[in-house]
Amino acid sequence: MKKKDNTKITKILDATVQIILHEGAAAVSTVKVAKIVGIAQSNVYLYFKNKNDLLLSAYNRELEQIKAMGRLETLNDSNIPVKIRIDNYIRSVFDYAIQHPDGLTLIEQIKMLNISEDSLYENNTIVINLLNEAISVGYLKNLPVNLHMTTVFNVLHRHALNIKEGQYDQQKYTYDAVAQMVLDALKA
Amino acid sequence: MKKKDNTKITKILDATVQIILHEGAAAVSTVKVAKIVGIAQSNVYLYFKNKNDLLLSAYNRELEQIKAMGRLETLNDSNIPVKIRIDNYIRSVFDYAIQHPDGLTLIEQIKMLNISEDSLYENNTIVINLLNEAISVGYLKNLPVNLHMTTVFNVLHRHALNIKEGQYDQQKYTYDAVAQMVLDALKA
Amino acid sequence: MKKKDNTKITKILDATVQIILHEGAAAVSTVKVAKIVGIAQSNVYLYFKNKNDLLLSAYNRELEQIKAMGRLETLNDSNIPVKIRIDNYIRSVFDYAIQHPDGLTLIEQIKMLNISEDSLYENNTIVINLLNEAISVGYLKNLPVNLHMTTVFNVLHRHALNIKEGQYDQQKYTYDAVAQMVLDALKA
Amino acid sequence: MKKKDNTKITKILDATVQIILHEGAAAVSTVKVAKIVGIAQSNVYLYFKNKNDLLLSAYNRELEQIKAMGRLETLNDSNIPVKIRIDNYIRSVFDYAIQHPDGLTLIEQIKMLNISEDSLYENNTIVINLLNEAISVGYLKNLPVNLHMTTVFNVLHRHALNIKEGQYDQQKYTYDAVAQMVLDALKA
DNA sequence: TATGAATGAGTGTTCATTCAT
DNA sequence: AATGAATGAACACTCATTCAT
Repeated sequence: MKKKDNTKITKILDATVQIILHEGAAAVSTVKVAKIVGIAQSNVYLYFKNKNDLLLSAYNRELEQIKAMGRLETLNDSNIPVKIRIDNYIRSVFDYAIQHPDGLTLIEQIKMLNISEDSLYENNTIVINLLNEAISVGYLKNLPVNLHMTTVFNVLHRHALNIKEGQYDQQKYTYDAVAQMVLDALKA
Repeated sequence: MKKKDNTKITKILDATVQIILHEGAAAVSTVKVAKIVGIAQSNVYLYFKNKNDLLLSAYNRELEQIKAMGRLETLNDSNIPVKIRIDNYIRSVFDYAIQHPDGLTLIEQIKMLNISEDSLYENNTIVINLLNEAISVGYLKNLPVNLHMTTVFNVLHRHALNIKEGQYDQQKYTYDAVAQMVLDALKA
Repeated sequence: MKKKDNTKITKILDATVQIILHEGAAAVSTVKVAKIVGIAQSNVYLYFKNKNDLLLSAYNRELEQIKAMGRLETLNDSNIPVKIRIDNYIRSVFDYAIQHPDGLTLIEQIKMLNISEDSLYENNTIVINLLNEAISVGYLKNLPVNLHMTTVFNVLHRHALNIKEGQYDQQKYTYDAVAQMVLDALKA
Repeated sequence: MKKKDNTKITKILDATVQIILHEGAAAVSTVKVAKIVGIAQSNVYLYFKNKNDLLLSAYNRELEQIKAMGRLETLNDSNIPVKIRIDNYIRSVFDYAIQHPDGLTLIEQIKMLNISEDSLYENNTIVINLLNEAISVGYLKNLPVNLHMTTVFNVLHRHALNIKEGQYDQQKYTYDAVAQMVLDALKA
């Protein structure tokens, strides 16, 4: 699948992301992608075996970046108190959201496509483990973990988009204020 | 464009919704819709001026139903204490989510299409007024209201989907438990 | 499938046949067909649900014509002596081959496409019954009936093509001479 | 264009044949061939100047093998009685058909493509000479030789396919029985 | 000898939209 | 009000062929 020319792959994925962010994931077409990159349409198929592969690659690339940024190793490190690790988790999603609000939009958009691909729904085991642990020690509410995750993801994503869209300045609301909203939702 | 035959309109919108829920909003086509309803493709254009109109109508119909259910009049009724009205708001979204989880999915899907149509983003003034009032009296956190709304919408939607997907039984988590999560997020 | 406008259907099938005869069945494309007929390419799909359907329709139309010409009813009529019926069978294939040599070419070409469609291989029960009967009464060789059928089909088809290609005049070889070759092969 | 590496050429032709037999001659593509052989697509062009050349080579290779097996020298050897030589001809086609039923299918498939290449229709002079000689001495029917050839080819091919497809065991019909059918057709 | 990159043309198919009836 | 016919544009995908390395 993945051939040598990584710059070309990068350019194609960038173009794909650009379309998703501007027109929605449904609007992605190999024609448009190729036009943006400046290559022949058929060229896309040198690097991705089909459109699904293209979209999934964009999705996975983004996910890798998110994981890389949130230092996941620490999240399951039992030497660190659970409270701290929950803080770290929220903090890293917050940081990523602020720096790459589009990244989260991208994830949302591609998930919405109803692509039948397991990799899309691979659970993020590390985060799930952390949340379950925090629930079992009574730190977080005993509710399905995806409610917790949904809260974290959507509140922080929405906040980051507000800033990006110029609705208010980043300084207007401190990290603590926003994080507190999330924490209050999660804590028992 | 919209003529009289409301049953036909209803059938067409139902078919549209059905496709959105099963295949995603991007998969809607007049061909498919007409096939489901059992009419000629061109017939769709008797009732909707184009595909956008069709999607927006499905969107708006769903929104009307949501509004009808949450007795909105009471939400801005200053004779009722703010706390109670916030409770009512959460309760009515909860009830709607449980009874029509697909309704919220629909809203999400159509918004995701990036249709450039103001009506999609018309603010729900009544809810916004309520939230602002609650913030100003210090009952809710002083944060952008769309953070509050996002929390309510996504947590309750996710909970309703969990039940619909059979992840757990509706009885497993009480209304109070779930509503508390939302309230904790919102309250100052 | 089959809509009203039969003349259009006929024209499309004619164009399809024309391509098959001139360039081979593999060369059929909806673009070419549409161009010959003088319609938009997408128009083809108004009358045939896909390319397979188009090819099968051409095949079946030809088969119907063949069956119509060979008065099949008589072939299993036990009031008529087997010898006569075998003669009739050969005669009718001969006549058809001479009048429509392309018809048999068409059948051959489409069968060669490896289309996975049962209807292509539906056995011609009437002919098979006749041959089996003739074998059982000892008139024909006790060999697999498809050997008999292959002989009839190919010898007469080849003869008709020779004439069509101008290799010799139709008068040069009498019906009896050619039919005798076939009969000698079949007879016990 | 044809360079030295005969094993590579052999592998490419084998792959081509494999595709023809499984999917029909129309389905051959350099992409598929290269994938089967495990080489780069462009590599095919090192050994064959284009796709036509590839198909013709597969065709001619098969033809060579057929000729090699039927010891053709003897067929025009006037020291041997015509009857014997006709028997030998039929016998060798029979043997080849049984051992390589696919070989004959291959020939048929490629001819069906309507490739405009003289070599496809090069007459097999030796066989033609034999048949003409047999006709002139009154041993065979005075009919166009391609009727005789068609009979031999198609009857024996069909018989071999029947066996290959498991319709009956090779023992069920003796060589004599089948050869007799052919001979009866040919003999005056 | 071998390959990866590249591309333009082509394929089947679907679709939104229009129009005459 | 309803429909069938029509079409041009789009789309995902495949292919034969070329070329620089």
